[in-house]
Amino acid sequence: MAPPKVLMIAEKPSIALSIASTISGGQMHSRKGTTEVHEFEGMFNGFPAHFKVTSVTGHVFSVDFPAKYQDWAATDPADLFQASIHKTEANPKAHICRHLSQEARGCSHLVLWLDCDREGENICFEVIQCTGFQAKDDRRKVYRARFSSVTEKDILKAMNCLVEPNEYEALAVDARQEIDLKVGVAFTRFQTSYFQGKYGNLDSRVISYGPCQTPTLGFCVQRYLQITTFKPEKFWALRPHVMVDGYELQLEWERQKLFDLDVALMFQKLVLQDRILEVTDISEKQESKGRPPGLNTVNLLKIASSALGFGPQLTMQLAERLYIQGFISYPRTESTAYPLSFDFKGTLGVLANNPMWGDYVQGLLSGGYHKPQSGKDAGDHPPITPMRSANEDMLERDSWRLYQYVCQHFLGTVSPDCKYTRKKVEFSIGGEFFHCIGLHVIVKGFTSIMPWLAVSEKNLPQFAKGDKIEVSKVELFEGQTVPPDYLSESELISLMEKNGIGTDASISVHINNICERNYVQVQAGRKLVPTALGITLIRGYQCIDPDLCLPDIRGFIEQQITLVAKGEADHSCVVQHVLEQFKRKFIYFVKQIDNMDALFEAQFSPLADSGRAFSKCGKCLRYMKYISSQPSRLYCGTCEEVYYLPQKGTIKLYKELTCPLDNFELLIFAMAGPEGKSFPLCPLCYNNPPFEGIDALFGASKTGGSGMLGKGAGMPCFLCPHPTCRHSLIAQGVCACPECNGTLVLDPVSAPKWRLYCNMCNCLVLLPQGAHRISTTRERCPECDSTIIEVDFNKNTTPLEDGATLHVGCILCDDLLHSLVEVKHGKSFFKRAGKWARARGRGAYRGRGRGFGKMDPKMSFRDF
DNA sequence: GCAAGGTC
Repeated sequence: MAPPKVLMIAEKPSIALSIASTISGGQMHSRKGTTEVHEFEGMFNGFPAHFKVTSVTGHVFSVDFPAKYQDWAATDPADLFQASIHKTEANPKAHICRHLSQEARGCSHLVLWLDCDREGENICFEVIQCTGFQAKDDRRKVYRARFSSVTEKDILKAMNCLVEPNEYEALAVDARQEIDLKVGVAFTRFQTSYFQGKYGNLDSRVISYGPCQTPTLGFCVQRYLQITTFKPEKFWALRPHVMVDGYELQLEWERQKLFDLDVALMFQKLVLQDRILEVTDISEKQESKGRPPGLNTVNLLKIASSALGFGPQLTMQLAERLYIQGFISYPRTESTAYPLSFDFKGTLGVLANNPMWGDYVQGLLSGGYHKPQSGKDAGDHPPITPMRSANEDMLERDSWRLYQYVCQHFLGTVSPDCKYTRKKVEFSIGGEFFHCIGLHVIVKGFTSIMPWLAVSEKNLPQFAKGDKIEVSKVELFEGQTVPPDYLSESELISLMEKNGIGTDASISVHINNICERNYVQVQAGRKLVPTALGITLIRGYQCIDPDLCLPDIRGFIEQQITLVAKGEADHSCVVQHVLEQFKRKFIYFVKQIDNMDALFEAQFSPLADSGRAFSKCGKCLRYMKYISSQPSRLYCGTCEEVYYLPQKGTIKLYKELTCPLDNFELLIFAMAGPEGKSFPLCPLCYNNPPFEGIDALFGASKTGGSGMLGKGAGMPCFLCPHPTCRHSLIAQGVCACPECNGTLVLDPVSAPKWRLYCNMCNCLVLLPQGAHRISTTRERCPECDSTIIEVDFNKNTTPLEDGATLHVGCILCDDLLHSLVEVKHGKSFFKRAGKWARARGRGAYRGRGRGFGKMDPKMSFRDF
């Protein structure tokens, strides 16, 4: 009988590999799959077994609302709190679920090696669901491996005491997901719709709210408000100077500073009257500056931002790459404590021959390296350390700088502490006390590898107790208190960590979010300066319901779901309770939105006052205004109508042409990029397609259940089946796209680089270049039914005989034209002529059955 | 177009 099969699943491929190598002792076969699968024979529960180890890539599923709630216009955000939710595959293209189900076939044991935190516990149950195992089934058993690090010792220990997955912890994550989704989406949709419909110069596509991102923004705005409300105060400080051994030394006052000039002047007078300083005491003590604990993600992000000038997003990208390339260990960890079994000697050995630190490492290896500080053990991954030696030439500049820091930090953790003496000399004069401090480094320790942390030497002249010295001058320093600076990114990361906002893996995402949403801007020195929008939002929450932007809001959610994780409260009761509270807050927020709106009114301009007169409305024949801030749109002040435009491109008037259906002036939209297609559109038709049966609108990734248009999606003229308009698909369509079901249409403003583009995909066909004019005719090719085009060649470059310039023909069947066209994008256009021919029969829209449907399958680019 | 959490 074949041995039983054991399937083991890790959270990511690298851990699957470590586990498989450890348990198999390196004797395994690995094969590619959605994620790699490692197979080997071994012993399981005392019996021989066949092992398969593979992994997921984080969460398999994520939660969302069903289709009927996807339509913003048709859903009242308040209803989202009671809406059903469903889990969908987090990354449908990866087919992780299918992979797991396939690998599980024929396996009688499932061992879950997901990371040992709540999220990992939740993924356990996602995996169980995909594999078809049951959490409690005696014949096909499910086990949970609990490991505190990915080391041989811990893996083997976990393997020997397998437990059950913890459903409470998994349910706590389910609860968080549902609460975050419902609260975030409800507030986001409401405030986006409310403010975007009202103000023209709001430069944000979406005005989002979230229990992590909003408090994050709150920190930045709080600092901003401290700065703007700061009232500087003058202060004065006495600074006596003495000349000793030819050096001038400035002394510090015990009172530091005074905010009353008269009192300060009085003290100055007393000191000046005395003139003689007496040394009252000299003390010296040894102090030390401790070596750092191991490097975790948050500290890496902070240092990278403050010392290297890298944003968290960039830092994580660089770290991820260094990790994939094997230069550093896994970069997402909370732990600053090294596991007991950590191989310091091995890691030092990695750097022993490094040209940059080799000598230092040799010193540590021979002189005895130090055991690092204890630090925090979060039970996830060891601190970030170098794994492979690199030099400057092997890495890109930024990667190298980050790698360099990881190495220096690691070496710092196993170096001696820095030791120095602090000498304090105290003086009295006129009844006032002053002092000076000297510093002398005895052991540089870790600061020699992390020189920016070095203690700077401060030498003092020789003094003896009882010395009497004449003051050379008594300065009355006048200063002013200054406001704090804008919040630095590094400070923000500390605040987030302290308040439990986000996790090591998501902190960078939240910071990036508030930048992308245009709530804050990163300025020189990575200072975060809130924008008018960011400030107005936070001030709005502060006056309606300050809880909404305080960090405690995350704490509240965390505390509630922790009850679920501990099994002290029922999952659905907690979710219901928390959602009820938030719904109450939501209803109140909606009711009080006028208060926030008053702040917006002071800051932004109403739609009617925004934008510039642009093109004529077909209904009232007055000019509509173009609002360029995202989402770009036209606003007719008379009709009070908004017409969304395609996004991410430029818009111009199209001569003074109008739409024959509704008299709106036509516009030309050019997509961004040198090869972006340009096309005409009518603002009204674009937003309200006049014809049925157009199933794929331009720019519509998701149109939602009700078929309502998303902002910016619609019907340009190249999708319009109008039978006689010069700009419609019928008039401008030339032939079927070789790549998809679409139709190639003439780009009307592409002169002199004339071209056709597909109205569905990004296929591009270059027409004879440099022609004066190329236009479609009403004629069809008798052979292939393509639209006959008319080309007016330039008289200097015409390929026609006798200098003739006008040529009429089919781009597929006319030899001359055919030789002058070229496919720019898409797969081979010519060799797959059969596909071209087939595609022509299935145009997205076939005008009146005229041509696009009846096609001789033999017709093709014959001569190619 | 929306949250936050994994990871790629």
